[in-house]
Amino acid sequence: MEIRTRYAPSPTGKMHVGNLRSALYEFLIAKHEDGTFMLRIEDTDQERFVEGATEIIYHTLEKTGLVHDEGPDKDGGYGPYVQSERMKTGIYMKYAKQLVDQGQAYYCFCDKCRLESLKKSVVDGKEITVYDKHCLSLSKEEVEKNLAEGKPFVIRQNNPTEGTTTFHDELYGDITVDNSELDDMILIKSDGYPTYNFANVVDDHTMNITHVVRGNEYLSSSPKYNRLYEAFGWEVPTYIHLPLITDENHKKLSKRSGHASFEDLLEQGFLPEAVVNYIALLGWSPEDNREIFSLDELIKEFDYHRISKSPAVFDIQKLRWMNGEYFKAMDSEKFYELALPYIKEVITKDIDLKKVAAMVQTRIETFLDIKDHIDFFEALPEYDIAMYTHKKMKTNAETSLQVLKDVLPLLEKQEDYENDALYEMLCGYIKENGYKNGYVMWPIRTAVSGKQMTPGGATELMSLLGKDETIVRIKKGIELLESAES
RNA sequence: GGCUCGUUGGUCAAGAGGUUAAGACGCCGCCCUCUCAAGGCGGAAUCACGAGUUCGAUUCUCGUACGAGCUGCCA
Repeated sequence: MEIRTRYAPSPTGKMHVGNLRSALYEFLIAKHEDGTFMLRIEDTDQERFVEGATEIIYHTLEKTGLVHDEGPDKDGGYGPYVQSERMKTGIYMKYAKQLVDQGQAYYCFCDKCRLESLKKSVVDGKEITVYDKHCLSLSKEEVEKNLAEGKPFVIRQNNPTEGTTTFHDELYGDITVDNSELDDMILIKSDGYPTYNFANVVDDHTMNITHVVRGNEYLSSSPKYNRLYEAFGWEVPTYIHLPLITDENHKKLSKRSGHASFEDLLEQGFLPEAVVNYIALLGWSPEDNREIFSLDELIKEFDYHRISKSPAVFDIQKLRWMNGEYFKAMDSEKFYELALPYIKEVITKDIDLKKVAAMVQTRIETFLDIKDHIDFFEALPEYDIAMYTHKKMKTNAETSLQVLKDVLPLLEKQEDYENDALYEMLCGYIKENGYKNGYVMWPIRTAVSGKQMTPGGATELMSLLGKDETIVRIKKGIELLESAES
């Protein structure tokens, strides 16, 4: 049988990594078996609807490659299914009324006032947590009369109060609850829209969803959904509930945490592929020890039975590492292309940006790291001459001054400023004097960059900076050291 | 509070009765080195607790603790 899954977000804002992971797993479960993946926008809550949220979802899925393969025609492709659109066909009301006719659901005219006071009331020392079926006892005539009068109503599920209900989850196994715990949840709201609880079941069935994959938060309400399937006589789908993703404090990710949404991560300089790869491993692991997976490789390897049950902490540190791995593995041409905007933000000078990109490629974890590595190319920063002192290199202000003075005429004489030529020339000087490499290179690199660390060695930097700028900076270094001496 | 679920190093995790309890991130050290990275090598660090079952429990059962989710005319 073909596997059919769906990603069913509500358009209420940005897409969190938790949402994205649900989409990813739903996609992978279907694609692993060559199945069908769908997108269904659950916009039945008119109040929470956020303008543009559907577009965000759409673009996020596009960027991550989680493309759905069924839906209403749109621009020569498939649009998403949208519940508010489906509602116009009267589908949800039709099915709700069917349940009313079967006695599995009923009209309820209770106002919010009564519901609230009900919640506060205490029976036998226990708080009431489920609706008291007050309107179930209404006669058919009373219901008709209320409806004719245009009284606002909802339709509620009619759950039994005795016995138990069991449902099966592929990961969590059988879960049984007392029916007395089952609230007569609302199926149709007073504004005519279905609730998630109802629309979800109706849509999953009518769209022939075989595997209902969703967050763990639905685990405890799933028995109620099962009763709905049974009331309709529909086949219950395979359930796969996913463990939560939390922040470092083991709390559910919140929009305020800043790095939680996919868009934020892109802004923080992460690559979509790396994010997808990382979150795939948040709650799932392959049989071997592999960690780097393309989407296609994930499709091939993904076995949902290996999804874990316990929540996972979103570790930005490991994401950073993984992102860096993607940079390192990336074709240098492609990296150059992607990094260019970030480089140009810092460097306006006419220097070989391709080489700058190459220097930085193995040294960064996110695009945002680029800036700190290369800012000195643009302008020599103010620096402290204490930087000339390096224990291991056996350098200090005095030795540095001498080296810089020695080396200045050599650099002025030097015509070829290619890296290799510079290195060869300096090695000659080093050898002649019996110095260690670092003894000479450290002061030069310091003078030329004004930084403690740089994305390349002294000669590489000089080669990029060019002769003129190099001379200027070396002279500046000598000047600084001399003025400190006196 | 009630219900449901979960618990292997700081984090992601493998292991499903007998293992020196993998691997990765991070951390620390060493090597390499014209700095920093990268790369190589090594190190510290884990089965929440208590009973049971068993010749033997990280692995099975039950409790406890802790954590999380649900308890909306939100999804």
